[in-house]
Amino acid sequence: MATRDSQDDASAGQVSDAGLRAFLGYTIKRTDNVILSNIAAVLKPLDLRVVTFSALVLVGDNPGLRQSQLADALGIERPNLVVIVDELEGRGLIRRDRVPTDRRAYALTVTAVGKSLCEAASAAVRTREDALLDGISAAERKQIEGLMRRIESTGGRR
Amino acid sequence: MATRDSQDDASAGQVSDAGLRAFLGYTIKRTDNVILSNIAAVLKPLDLRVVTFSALVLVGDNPGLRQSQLADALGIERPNLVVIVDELEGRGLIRRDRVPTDRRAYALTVTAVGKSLCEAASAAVRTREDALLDGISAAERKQIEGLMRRIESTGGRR
DNA sequence: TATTGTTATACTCTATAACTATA
DNA sequence: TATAGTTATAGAGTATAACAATA
Repeated sequence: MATRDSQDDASAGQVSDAGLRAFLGYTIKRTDNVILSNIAAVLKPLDLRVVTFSALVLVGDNPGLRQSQLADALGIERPNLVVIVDELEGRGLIRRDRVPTDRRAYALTVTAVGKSLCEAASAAVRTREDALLDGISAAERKQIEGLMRRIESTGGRR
Repeated sequence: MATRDSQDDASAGQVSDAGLRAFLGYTIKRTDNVILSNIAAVLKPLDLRVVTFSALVLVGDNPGLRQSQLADALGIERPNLVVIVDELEGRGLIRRDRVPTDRRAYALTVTAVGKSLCEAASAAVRTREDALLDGISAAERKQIEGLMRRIESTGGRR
């Protein structure tokens, strides 16, 4: 006999998520939440959010990128990107330059200030990720990446 | 010499996300998005969202669960859970019963209708996940789960 | 005094239609 | 006619404060 009255309920004690753990998506989502909130916490002191940081990295890696391409890469709608680019430009982190061959479009580039902030942010994120991955070998990490990318490509269009 | 004028930009051609791929969180987030949108698509015909499905599974596994415990398990705030429970109760999928020993609280349970819908939904989600994991062995899947849970527990409180 | 569920509300994110200026 | 960026706006999702009933 248990000490507490053995009702078959969860009114006291731990809540079981065993049923949800049967779905891999649940475990992946929980892990994703943990990683994202950690990254967000690391970026906050630099006045960056996950989106603005991602935008900075993408523009840095793709100089001359247009806003519609950036929106597409970030997986957000064009209208919603405008305020993000406004913010980054207003802080002097990126530049909007008119494209001579197509005066409708803007070519986005990272400024020197933006580049150094991006590098500092990247280092901070890398450090935090390494801490989260403590005890996980480089080989295991490679394996996660490979498996994730296989699932992603199987899932097709989203 | 390339055929197109070789500007060092991305105004034409593919956008590189190599810089973001350096962060494991990016790859995991993309995979998570794919899985979640696939699950959402599978649940839609059953008039379930990911939250309502998760709530159904949790209440089913923890009969007598209270709303505050459910909100906690789902990672949402108590006020936001109210409309979810309203919806599930309104559709006759769960029941709210007063707890005799604490008349402030409700004991949540899944009805017979809710149980059969939950089982159908679970089967559909499982089938879709299996399709996404096509080509990934049971051992690899176990490995993903183990590694994810290690990362999750290292990340601590969120 | 503290807690359960609730209401009201605000803030962020996301999604769509429609405008402008160019092409 | 179509496209790039923009504006306005509406809808989710999420967060906090405060209330009534109960402990």
